[in-house]
Amino acid sequence: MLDLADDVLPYPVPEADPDRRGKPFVASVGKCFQVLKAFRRGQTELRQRDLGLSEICKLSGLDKSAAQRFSETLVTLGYLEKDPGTRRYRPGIALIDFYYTFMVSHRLAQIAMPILIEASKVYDTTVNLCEMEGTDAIYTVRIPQAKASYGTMLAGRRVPAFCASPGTVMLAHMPEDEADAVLAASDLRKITEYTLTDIPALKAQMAEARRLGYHVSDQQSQIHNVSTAAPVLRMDGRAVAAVHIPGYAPQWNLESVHEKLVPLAVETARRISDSLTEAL
Amino acid sequence: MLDLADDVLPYPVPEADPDRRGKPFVASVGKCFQVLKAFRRGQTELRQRDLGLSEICKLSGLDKSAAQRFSETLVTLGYLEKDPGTRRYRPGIALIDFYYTFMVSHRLAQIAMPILIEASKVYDTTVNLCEMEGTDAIYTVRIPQAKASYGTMLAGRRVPAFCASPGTVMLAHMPEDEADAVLAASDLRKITEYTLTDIPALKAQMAEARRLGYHVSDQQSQIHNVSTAAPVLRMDGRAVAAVHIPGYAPQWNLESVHEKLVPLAVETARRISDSLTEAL
DNA sequence: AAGAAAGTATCGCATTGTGATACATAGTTT
DNA sequence: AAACTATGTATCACAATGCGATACTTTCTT
Repeated sequence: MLDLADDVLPYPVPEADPDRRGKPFVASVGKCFQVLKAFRRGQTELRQRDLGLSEICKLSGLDKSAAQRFSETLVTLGYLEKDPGTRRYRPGIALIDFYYTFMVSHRLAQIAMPILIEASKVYDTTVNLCEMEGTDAIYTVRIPQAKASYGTMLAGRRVPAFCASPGTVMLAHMPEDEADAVLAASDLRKITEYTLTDIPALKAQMAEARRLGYHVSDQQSQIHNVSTAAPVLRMDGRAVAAVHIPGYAPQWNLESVHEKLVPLAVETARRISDSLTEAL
Repeated sequence: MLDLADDVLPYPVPEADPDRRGKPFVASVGKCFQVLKAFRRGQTELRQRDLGLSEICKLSGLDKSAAQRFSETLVTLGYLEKDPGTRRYRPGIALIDFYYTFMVSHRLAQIAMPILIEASKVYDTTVNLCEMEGTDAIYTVRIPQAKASYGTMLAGRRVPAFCASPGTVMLAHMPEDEADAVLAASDLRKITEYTLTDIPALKAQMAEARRLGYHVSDQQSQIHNVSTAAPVLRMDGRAVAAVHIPGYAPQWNLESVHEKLVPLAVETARRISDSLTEAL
């Protein structure tokens, strides 16, 4: 079994961030979200949906009493379910509510959605919209295709910005100091053998992406996967998102991606950028 | 301005549910979710994304101090954002994480997704998967089409089970006492002029749905909208979900829906049911 | 400029969450 | 089947922590 007890990130306390020093903070709330986050870690690190109490302890960094209290609280509220037989907890369907709450008021997604759907039909490919959060690119809108894998269809997936094309392209169209800060805060670890991990090389890549207005990543975050991204720009030139079109082998290769998917991604991103400024 | 102060539902406390009486419960956690829920109410009732502190008070039922404490806590944790100019709060992108956490481990969605995508291509229609939660049907998977409205594309939307075809068909394939309990707990209010609201009529409709294996609702939850639903069944015959295909006017009418969308919905639901039992 | 409304900060009190401990149950090994 | 271990549940005295009335500040309205 993996050793999980160690590197549990505590929840962000106001003291950590100079901007938020002195702001009121309810520790219990932070802890309850540690429990919810434990389930995400559970998926990726233990490959299991249902977690027992002691697993929640390890993954959340809470002691047994606290884990119990918060888990039961979340069950009462409907955000966790508890299997009466196994006494294990799992994510509850009510968690979807928050997705809706966020998305229904998200103008960018609203504008982008029909444009992305149309784009997906051109070559019958998956088309995604990504946005930055911290050091990650988060997929917020995904138009799936039947042959793709399930994980590829889900919104909410996070990928480190430095090693995937949507991240590169967003970092490239961002004030340089901010981009540097993201790189500095990133955990620069090789995901595949082709992942770039040194800052100068990454910055060169970003400069290239800025010059071209798109970026094609060749197996940097997923092996045998060539993916394209183009930035969605605000009027001031800052990227607010990226259109991402993955080209899976063997159907797509570097050449065919450049010929077909790159123009599609660039054009789609441009259309979204235009609608965005019009909608202002 | 609307009067919101009154009917704020308090969070579910353990005392309310006999099953959960005596379970540990952290009130602060309940309150923080009241704040998040306030934003969903804000969308529907005030039609605005950003909420000021006093609006959060009214919508959440918390006093000013509490609203401030929890709102600021949620900002620190990243689940709310605060506009420095307007001092108003809005849902934060990190809320998407919980959607991912739930969906990535949701076997039903994983199985259903490719089947739903294929179905959506037959007549180029939206195809949805619904599941029950309390008295609502929640859309968990939606395959969107470009011409549909944005709200129609988002997972997480809730519709009262009694007045929409996915709900009818799920209630119909459920132990009768459970279905009765749902109806009893439902707020039987007319959504459109065609909404059925008396229990005997609803139960007759459910019996009919059980007999046919599908249900077509004619303008009961949305005017000029004829929608079809068919149940996804577990081996024991209980509905775990419903496939829902809306047919929007003027493209679709009662006749064409019966001729084309009904067989598609039934077949799609059957395929999912089959895959579900195989995957066991 | 005055007034109202919304947002922010303060602080003493006691409610509420805390976590060590003990108990119960499930799963495993001898 | 008994003994053991791991895991989950219940208890409870303490005080830390969240509470919310109040006062202050800022912004918007009249």
